[in-house]
Amino acid sequence: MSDKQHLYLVDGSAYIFRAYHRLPPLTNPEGTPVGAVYGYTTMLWKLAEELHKANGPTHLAVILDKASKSFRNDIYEDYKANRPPPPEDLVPQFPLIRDATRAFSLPCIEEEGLEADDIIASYARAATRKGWDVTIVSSDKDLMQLVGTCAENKDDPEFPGGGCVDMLDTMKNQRIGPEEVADKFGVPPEKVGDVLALMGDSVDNIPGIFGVGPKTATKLIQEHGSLAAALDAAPDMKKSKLKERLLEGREMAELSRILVALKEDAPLPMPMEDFRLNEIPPQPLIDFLSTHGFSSLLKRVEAGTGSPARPTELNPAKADRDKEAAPSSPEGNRQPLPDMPAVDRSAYICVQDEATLEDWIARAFAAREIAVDTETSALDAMGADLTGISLAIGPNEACYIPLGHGGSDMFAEKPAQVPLERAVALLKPLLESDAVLKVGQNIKYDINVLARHDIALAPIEDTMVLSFDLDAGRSEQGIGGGHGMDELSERHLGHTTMKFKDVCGTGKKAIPFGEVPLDKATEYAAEDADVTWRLYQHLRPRLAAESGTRIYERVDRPLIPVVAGMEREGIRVDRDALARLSQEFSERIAGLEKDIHEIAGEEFTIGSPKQLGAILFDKMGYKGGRKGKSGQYSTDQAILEKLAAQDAPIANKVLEWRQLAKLKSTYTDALQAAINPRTNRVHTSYSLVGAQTGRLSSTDPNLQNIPIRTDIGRQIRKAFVPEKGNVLLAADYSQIELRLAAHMADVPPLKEAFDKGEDIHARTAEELFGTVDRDTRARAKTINFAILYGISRWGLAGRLGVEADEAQAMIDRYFERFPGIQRYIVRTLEEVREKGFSETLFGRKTWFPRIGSKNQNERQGSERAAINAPIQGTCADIIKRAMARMMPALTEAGLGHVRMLLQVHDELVFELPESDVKAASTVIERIMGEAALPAVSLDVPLAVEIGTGASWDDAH
DNA sequence: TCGTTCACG
DNA sequence: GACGTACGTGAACGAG
Repeated sequence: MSDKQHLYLVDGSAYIFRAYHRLPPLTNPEGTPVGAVYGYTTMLWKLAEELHKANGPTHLAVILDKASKSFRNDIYEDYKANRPPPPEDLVPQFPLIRDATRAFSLPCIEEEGLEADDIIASYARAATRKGWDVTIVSSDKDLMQLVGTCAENKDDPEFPGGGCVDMLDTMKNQRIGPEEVADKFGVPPEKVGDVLALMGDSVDNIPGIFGVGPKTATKLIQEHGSLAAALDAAPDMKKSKLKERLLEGREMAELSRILVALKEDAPLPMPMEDFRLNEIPPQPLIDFLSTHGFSSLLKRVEAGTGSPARPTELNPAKADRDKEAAPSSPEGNRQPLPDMPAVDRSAYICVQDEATLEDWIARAFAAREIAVDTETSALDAMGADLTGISLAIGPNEACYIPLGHGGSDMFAEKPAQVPLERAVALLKPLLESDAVLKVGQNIKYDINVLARHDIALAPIEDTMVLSFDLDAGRSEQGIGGGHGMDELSERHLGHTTMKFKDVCGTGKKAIPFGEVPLDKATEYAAEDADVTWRLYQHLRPRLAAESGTRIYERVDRPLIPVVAGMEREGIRVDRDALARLSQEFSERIAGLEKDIHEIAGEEFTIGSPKQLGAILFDKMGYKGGRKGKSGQYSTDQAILEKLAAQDAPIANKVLEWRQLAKLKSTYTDALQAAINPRTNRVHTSYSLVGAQTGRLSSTDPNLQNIPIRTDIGRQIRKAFVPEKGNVLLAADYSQIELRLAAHMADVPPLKEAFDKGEDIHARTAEELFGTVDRDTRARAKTINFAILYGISRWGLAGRLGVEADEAQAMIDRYFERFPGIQRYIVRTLEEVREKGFSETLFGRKTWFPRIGSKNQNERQGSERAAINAPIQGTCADIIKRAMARMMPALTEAGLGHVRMLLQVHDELVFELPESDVKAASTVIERIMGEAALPAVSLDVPLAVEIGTGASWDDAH
């Protein structure tokens, strides 16, 4: 063996992320998640075993990221700003990485202000300069810049041979040398930095050049030789998108080049000679492995099969820094509102006695406008218990009233609190007083919590709904659709709120809010009320200024208590019927599975599109082609149906298997689990801000997608039943979106057909094709829907199974027969481009910030959505208006006991005594049919179809 | 977490 | 120059 030294540099931080996603979520005997640590440990093990082997390590060190900020943030403050926080069950594993490294008696290097990549680069350079070889254990593309022979040393007699750098991906067990890098990037390693600078990196938030991806970046560097040359050549390129982008993005690319460059001259925290890898002392390793229950590795140590050992001293000073606090999130630096002091959590009061509570109630009455927030033991308003209430009456004037704190530890003393009953009795007049406005963030939740204590919270305002009515579509999608309090606070107040998880923890270690110490609970809860109060002051004036008053006051705000009531009602489901279905589906699934495996000739996971694709197209040789950027075969319904038509018996079996598996997991199993034990009914939760168009959405469980289109699926609908003596009544708007399109786009022939109660698709077929038969009617129906969704010739062609030319001809014909439709589309798009938003007949706005995007896909997607939004949104407005008026109208007719249970976009479901069906139907039909009036007078009638029965299915 | 698939309007 | 192509949702699952 030669004397050549070989330094292994392990990129520990990057490794653990990959290990986390690759390995199952193991926990150690104490319940701490250790899956990623296990992966890391086995990797070190493997590397240690390589000692003494040819090309194995003589020296080894683990390099870790110290903190999230580095010198790159000084150059570009948004560097890594897009990084999502690490998963919660990974966080506790970070310190364990150091424990594991120490258990192997290996050095662990980390340095403030430097990323692991920079430390690795600096060691690699220093080592190659001495003629050592270096292997970087990582698969990070940034590090690929370092791969290769260190040319500068090659001819230097002092360092015979020069040092080589390669990389090792231990997960794929793959060496990455210059050729592999060239394969991946199309350029040699020393030019990888130029390519990276052009393409950017969304995860690290390296800007790169917009619209330039890996392919284009590679091509540019190949052609011009370097980033600088490519940028210099831009002015002489022929006119193209790319040229514009290069000219526009020059600065960003140059900045990116600096960001992706690795720092190769950082001071080395420890001489690399100290990284010498020796036999590993067994005891620390044994201790570590047994603590975490890694028994198979433990056995191998004890059997003496693994013991390289001790390098130099560890770095004991670093151990103390393990528990470094997470870096605080970047403070939003927007101005606070004028005349409002900054949020000061120390000003909040914890109310623990009656006298103080009475004082706050008196002040709240005087304030006339207060924010209210309830804290509960869990997230589900129907199942959770009240833990406390906070009130805010002005900026920093907020209190928290604990009502259910302590109690889980029976030996600990409960904190002093006003007894729940007493507090509720004192607060009720305030919370129900017409003279005091109660503002909440998602106040529907608080309404439902308080309703269980016989408090009818009113009158109300909701900052979440306000934000939605002003800004729907403006922000990125996310939890709360961009209307969550933390986001709103950041955006409008420039204030970073305390996060629930910082107070209660997350995952297994999470504690209920009632176990949070009162000082901390007060800071958190009172801040929520304070921030809500401030947001209201900020958002409410915008309503009038931005013409949002109409939709908020006339449609959305009145709906809040109505939807809250529907959620509290819930709907009964027949548990036994669902259990029988689950059983039946299980058996049929098992049978199909057997058949499918038999036909395939092997066992595989049918639910894995990847495996299924491999079986169908690789093994069995059916034609079907690749699809999607993942390079995976598509196996969706349309493809399988094509295969079935090609006489592939396996396809039908898979289709049936899919259907049954879906129905079982999503419906028959899940719905049984969703039955509330207190009420014995299923209570969905509606989101008022869930869909950008103004529709509601339904979650936990979603009751807006219960099957209806197939017989087997309808079995599930049969399990939705009334209480004994009652029936379910379903009232549907018939063809409401087409009716609205006919009105809004002014299409006389369609309006006339609706007026006369004709079959609208038949009428369309008549207009388009001159004849009506099954085929032309079906085509006309498809086209009608295509219009509502923003048509494209390719989309229509795909649906109709014709060529794009033919589809285009039909579209042309449609526009010719119904010129109003084309005018509507043009007008709508012009308006959206000009103003940035679309509007419904009732003034609901939906913003389309990407309508002017340079990205064709993005832009056209926005255009289609913008064509659809006014129609879908107007439909949502209309049924919302009907819902808000429904119970008062029924009550006036002496039918106050009729219960409105569900909304499914164009349908309302009620439960009522059979004897009231006739009277109630009259009221329901009238309220729904007249819902647009008096604000809007439609040119088409709104037809309502009503059915009743002993189940939701029977009601259709 | 992401992509795929599929349930609904 | 290729790609993916109808609008709006939510849930489950496999894979990395």
